Amino acid sequence: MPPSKTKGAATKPRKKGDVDTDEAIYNAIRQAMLMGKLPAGLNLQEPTLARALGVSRERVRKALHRLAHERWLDMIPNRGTFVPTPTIEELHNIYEARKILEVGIARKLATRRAFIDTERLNQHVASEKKAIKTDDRGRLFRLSAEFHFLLAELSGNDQLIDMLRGLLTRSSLHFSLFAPKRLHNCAGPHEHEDIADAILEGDTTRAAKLMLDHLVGLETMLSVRDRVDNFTSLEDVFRCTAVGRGRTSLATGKKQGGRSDGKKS
Amino acid sequence: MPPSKTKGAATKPRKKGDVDTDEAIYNAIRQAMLMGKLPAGLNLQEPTLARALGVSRERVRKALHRLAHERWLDMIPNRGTFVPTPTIEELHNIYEARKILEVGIARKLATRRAFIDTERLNQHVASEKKAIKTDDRGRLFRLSAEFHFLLAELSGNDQLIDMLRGLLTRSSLHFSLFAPKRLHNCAGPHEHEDIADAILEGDTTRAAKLMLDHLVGLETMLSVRDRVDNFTSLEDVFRCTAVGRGRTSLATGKKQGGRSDGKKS
DNA sequence: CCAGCCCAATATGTGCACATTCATTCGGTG
DNA sequence: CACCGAATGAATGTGCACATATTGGGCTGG
Repeated sequence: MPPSKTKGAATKPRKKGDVDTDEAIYNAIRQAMLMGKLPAGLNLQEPTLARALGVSRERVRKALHRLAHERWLDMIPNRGTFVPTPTIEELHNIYEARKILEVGIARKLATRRAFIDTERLNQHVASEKKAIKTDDRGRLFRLSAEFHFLLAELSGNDQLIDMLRGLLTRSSLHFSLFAPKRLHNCAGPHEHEDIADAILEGDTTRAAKLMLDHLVGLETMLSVRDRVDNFTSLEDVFRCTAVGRGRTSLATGKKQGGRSDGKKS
Repeated sequence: MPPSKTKGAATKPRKKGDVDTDEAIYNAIRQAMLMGKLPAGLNLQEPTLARALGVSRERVRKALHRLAHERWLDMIPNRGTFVPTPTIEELHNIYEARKILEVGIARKLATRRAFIDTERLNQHVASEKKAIKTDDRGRLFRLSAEFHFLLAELSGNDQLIDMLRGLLTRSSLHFSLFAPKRLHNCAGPHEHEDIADAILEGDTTRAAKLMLDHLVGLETMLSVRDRVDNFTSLEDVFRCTAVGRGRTSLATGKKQGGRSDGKKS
């Protein structure tokens, strides 16, 4: 028999329930993209990623396929998996879809305001106001993104939630790519509060208009692009987000650091 | 060496480009669901499906994972993959999302009617009218479904196209499950034509209203449910849709025919 | 007779090794 | 000197075999 036996030897901290490992790999790559760590056009090679993350190639392969299916990556058969290049046109498409979807959600919530979780909405708005007052940029950034998702959740419609989630994550990618530095306070300070008020008052028309204006403002802000890529190597990117065993890598100095095969546009 | 060599022996009609095989498996299962062949709650076991389709288990596995990710199937880790049970609530959620999305698309098209492919829209409407006149039910059914997708395509927005595609396929599942027999002529005869006319005339308000009424009519029609399942076995379902080699199966009389492991609700 | 436990059979999950395909490079020729 | 073709290398795709978890049935004790 070959030198297999696999776990009989050692290194098996958890013996069951490895489903979270797949999620960890998936999230690691996704977070790296949201952070802007991966330059556009980079070829994500399975063996390299596997070494960087300290997991087997099949796990990486599965995560890559999943990400490609969700349009996060461009996968070409027998060629490789590439980080897509977000275009201004895609940004406008995303925001056009967001306008349709979120204005519709706002209208629905305002119409059926008696059935929504008012407390949760008020609580979120209060959190945002507090974050604005204390000037907590990081928290406000996260809360601002969650506000839009919260409205979808309040609708109670799984279809709407799923669609808007995809749109918002893609939108976040554009956010991190195009306007990473000079985000003043993520659009107007109290636009979210005004939208929430209109919804709670049942003012359908005003809620729709406020939401539309809010999205137009975001779209305009993101139309100016300034991009910086501080990419070095996949090992560096996933150094802190190691998924595999304790040891981060078995051959860090494998000469792969400086040069990375990506088609710089 | 083992009896491998795989293709050296024989049975390898195509030596390259097996990417279509995955699509074939994926479509086979999806079509079986759309046809209403698979009863709700059925456990789709990988080895059984692999034998029924005449392909390897890994291919089936990949297709199953993809379908599960698209919400077509419910996959429970270490348990199996199950055919979901469509609920009336899900139907209402789907149509609520369709109302928001498709009304928005109709408004957009009517607003920017100068930039859309007018010829293509007119051609489709003409095809539908012809199908109605000749009473070609099958063709009309397909054209009716394609009409809604065509409007998304005319918008030229990939985001909208993707979202609506998911919604329409799910909607088709409800269609085949709930109202398979007595579909008169797929809602009003010329509702699609009226919508197209309103769009081409640039009458935004009227296009939106007609689309909304159309969807409400569909939703109402699908709310009455009558379901029949003529399910026998996976081998029978995928007998004609064989994907693998020429021989449909290597052990058809494997006693597995009559009994099928599915939890009849 | 029923309930709880143990065991075997089966299905799923995963690592591994091989086949295949694509890109790059080197050598030859016009 | 430039261009074309074949060989080589690596990366992707896939089948296979093993490890693991769950389910069902049978057995034994109360």
